[in-house]
Amino acid sequence: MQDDTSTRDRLVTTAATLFRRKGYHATGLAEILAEAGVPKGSLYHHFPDGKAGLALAAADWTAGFLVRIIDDAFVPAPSYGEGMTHYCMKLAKLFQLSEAANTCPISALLFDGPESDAFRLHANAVFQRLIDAVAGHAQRLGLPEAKARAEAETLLIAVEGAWTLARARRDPAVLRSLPARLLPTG
Amino acid sequence: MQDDTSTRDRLVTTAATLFRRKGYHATGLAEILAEAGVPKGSLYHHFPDGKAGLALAAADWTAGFLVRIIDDAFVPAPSYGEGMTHYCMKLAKLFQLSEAANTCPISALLFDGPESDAFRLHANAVFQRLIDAVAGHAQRLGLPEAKARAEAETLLIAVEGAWTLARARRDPAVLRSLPARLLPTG
Amino acid sequence: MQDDTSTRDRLVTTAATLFRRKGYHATGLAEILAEAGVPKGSLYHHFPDGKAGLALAAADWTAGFLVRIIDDAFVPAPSYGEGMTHYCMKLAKLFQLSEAANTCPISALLFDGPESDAFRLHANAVFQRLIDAVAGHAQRLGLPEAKARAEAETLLIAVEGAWTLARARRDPAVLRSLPARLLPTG
Amino acid sequence: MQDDTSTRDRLVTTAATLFRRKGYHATGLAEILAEAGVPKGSLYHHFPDGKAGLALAAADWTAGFLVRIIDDAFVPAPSYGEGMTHYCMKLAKLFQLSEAANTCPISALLFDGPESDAFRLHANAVFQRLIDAVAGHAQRLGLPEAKARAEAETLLIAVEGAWTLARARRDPAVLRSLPARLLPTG
DNA sequence: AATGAATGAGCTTTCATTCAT
DNA sequence: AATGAATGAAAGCTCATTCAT
Repeated sequence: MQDDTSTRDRLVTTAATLFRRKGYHATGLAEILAEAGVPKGSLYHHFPDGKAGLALAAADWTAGFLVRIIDDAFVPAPSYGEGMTHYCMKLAKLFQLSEAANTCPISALLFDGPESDAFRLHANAVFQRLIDAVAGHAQRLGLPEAKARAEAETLLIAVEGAWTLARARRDPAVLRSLPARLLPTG
Repeated sequence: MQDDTSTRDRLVTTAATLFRRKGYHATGLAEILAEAGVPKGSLYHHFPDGKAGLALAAADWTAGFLVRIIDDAFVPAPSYGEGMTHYCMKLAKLFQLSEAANTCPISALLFDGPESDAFRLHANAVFQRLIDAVAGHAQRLGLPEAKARAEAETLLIAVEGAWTLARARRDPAVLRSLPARLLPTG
Repeated sequence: MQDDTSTRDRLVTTAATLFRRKGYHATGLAEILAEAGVPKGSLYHHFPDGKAGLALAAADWTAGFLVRIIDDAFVPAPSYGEGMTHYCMKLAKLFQLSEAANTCPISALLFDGPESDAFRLHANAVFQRLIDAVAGHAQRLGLPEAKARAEAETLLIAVEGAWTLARARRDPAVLRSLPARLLPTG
Repeated sequence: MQDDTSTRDRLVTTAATLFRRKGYHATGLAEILAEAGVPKGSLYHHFPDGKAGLALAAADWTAGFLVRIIDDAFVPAPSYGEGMTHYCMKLAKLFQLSEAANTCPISALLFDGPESDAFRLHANAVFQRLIDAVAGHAQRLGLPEAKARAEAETLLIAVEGAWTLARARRDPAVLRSLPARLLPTG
């Protein structure tokens, strides 16, 4: 039981890491299996849909991981601006921790995947989950609902773009620069 | 002569289109060759480095294409804000024109590619080229140099992120919404 | 089980035969697979290193085959000279049996192979195995150790060279002529 | 004129070198052309039969080269034994000079080639040319004709075999050891 | 639930050669 | 005589998946 869980979990987290690092197509099933220490034939017991199913699960796992980061950043913050700043700093640290090639965990997982609507819809749902998480905190911290939703969307857009540029530059400074770009100064 | 140019050019533009639509790894050489009407063996004459070399050339071609869009948007504009707005509208149209799966032309080409420094550096150079193009117009339109560079960088970040979200939603509205998000609305 | 063995074994013996007949590079994987009745994808299960790994295994198999011939020739022989004579006659028969192009099984396998040290070292080891086998019999049949080793080495050299000339002439007589050339004819 | 000759010659010597080092199939035409500094389309003007014709020419060139070595070794020698010894020493030096992978120049060229009778017959002719060269010197130095031919053949066999073992060991000592193996000592 | 062998379509690339200029 | 582009067959290999145990 615990072993099963462990096998499935190892598969998901390993897949999430590798997909993020190299993209969906560039990551071979054999590589995931080897790194996770799972024998070849086992994958299809846990993920009957194979690679695609594993990718979807990995995306969900990553989404949960990111929501936790959002919560950790916003819960102790006295204002939306400070929460957002914490969030960007945390992402910069996360970026720095990971190895070289580094994409936004979600878009790497889902956009390089098969050209199926299932993948696109899943990506959309995950993005919305992140937006909703931020919007919730924004509202709690005093922003009116419409403004909260707009700010959360803007933040997601900015983070996605910054992650891309940070990757090209191999420099997390781009992520750290976001608050200055987004917050009205003075 | 013209035929030579034509063969190489057909290869580059076809590759640029397909890479943008499906990503580097998901696009087979056979597919590019077939669509371009170029026989299999000919590719390595024009691109001795094979797929990777073709991708780099396609990225350059796309960069030129985008710089032209930037120029078209900013040249007739009376202010940075209006230039930027034109630019986003043009990108939204471009997004709508392309078929289903749709990435920022540059990041699709370069981030899903081989995990090589050559690719990352190339992506960085292309991004910088786009930033410089926008910054030049910004300065010409009255922004001080530092501000112009900062705004150009912010715009690139925003466009990259918006493209990502637009793709997930299959909705170019995200690109059209950028000016409202970025411009201070007194 | 037996099937597994059978698949791998069929692969090895087929490869050994074809490599010997046409050389490493002139023998295509597709040809080996077709002749062995093994589907394309299966090879890399048994030989993760692909063609090179298969060639090394085929060399080992051939070495065992040759050692057996050496033993069969020397065991019943009353003297080194007669053992050697039997050995050359057996090789001549083997030569005659095989089809047209015909190399020393070992050198064909290993010298036309990749220019890697692994291959050269493997060839060296196989040659030494054959030399040792002959030297063992020589000593058993009364030759002092140093002399036994020298004779075994000379025999290997002679056999390799004779095989080459026999191939050019398409005539096993060269192999049969070896004893007369090597034995002191009072 | 001189340029043509030079082009053809460069092609032949380059091919001879590369074929000897890596074998017929492992040596690409592109590699030969590049190393010789000859443009792609030019080969078929000098060698209408392409790679095969070039290989045959390279074999002839090599044969002449070896005959010259034989003559240099035997002409000043007072006896067959000393001539042969000089010859082996010269070959050992030649072996040492060449780079790593190293086959008997003739067999490398012709046995790894296409499985055609033309190639086999050519190899046979070249071998005979070498045998005849040695036999001529042997007769001149006092051996009766039959004995001279037999000794020359034995020498060719021994040299071919020794070259093979020397290559596996990456050690020219095997070639230097030939006289002691072949000459009746005391 | 777990496994390692099997599978063949597909991959990128290299090959020797031919052709138009 | 000389050239660089064109050519497609074939190369070795990896892929995600299925199957028998």
